[in-house]
Amino acid sequence: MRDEADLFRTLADPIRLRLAVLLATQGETCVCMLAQSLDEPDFKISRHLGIMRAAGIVEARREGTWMHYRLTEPRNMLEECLQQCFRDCLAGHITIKADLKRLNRATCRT
Amino acid sequence: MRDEADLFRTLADPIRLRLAVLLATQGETCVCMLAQSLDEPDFKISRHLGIMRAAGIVEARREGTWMHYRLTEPRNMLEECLQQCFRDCLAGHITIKADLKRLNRATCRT
DNA sequence: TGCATATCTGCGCAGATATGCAGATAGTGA
DNA sequence: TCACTATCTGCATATCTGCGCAGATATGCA
Repeated sequence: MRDEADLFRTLADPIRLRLAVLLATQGETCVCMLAQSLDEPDFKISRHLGIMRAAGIVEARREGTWMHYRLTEPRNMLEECLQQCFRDCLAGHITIKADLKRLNRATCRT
Repeated sequence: MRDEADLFRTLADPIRLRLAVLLATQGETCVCMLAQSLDEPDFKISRHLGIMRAAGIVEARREGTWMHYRLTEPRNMLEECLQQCFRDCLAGHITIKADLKRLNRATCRT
């Protein structure tokens, strides 16, 4: 039950929860877009993504200097249930709506 | 999103998660039965139940010297989804099975 | 009133966690 | 090689968390 509690702990932070919901609804996204979306400094986003990655709920793909993050495939029923939760219960949250609005305006300076 | 993260934080502890799943599957149960079920000292169980109560996910009913705890009615889709998660994804967990076995043997010294 | 039982709480400690800053690292292109 | 950008990390600090212990509180009963 330690693992299951750790999974909840990984989601027990507003930044990480917002990141999880954004990735669940938008799919793969790069760090600088996520940072603009949440209106937080990118080192902060990067660190939280690192925590989520260590917990195995996101994975990363490098493309040049950019790192693209996405949710991993659920490894069990609990993870599957929680990902569905992100989409069904949290995607409509006012904070997420604002995040998505900023995300749509965001640009990767290429 | 702070509230939602706090809800996850309340569940981010093995003791509290086990209590939540037990209450979801067994319904209202008193502190001393829960303490025997989890094989933990009752002041510890009591404190964790207090945290869950403050978070609004359980409520209590006094009957003599006994306090009976139960899950509250879900207040939103997220809580409803998580309670379903307890029943569908976590009730069969090996730790919970052992907890239930102890619970069935447990007795309130009346 | 006095005692027993069930439950809760204040306290201090040890360890975990989030944050900002500054600097490190990795990849791109001239 | 050098400058530039995106991303990550080490460090110091402040805050939070869970724990056990001892003692408090609440209720029932003689």
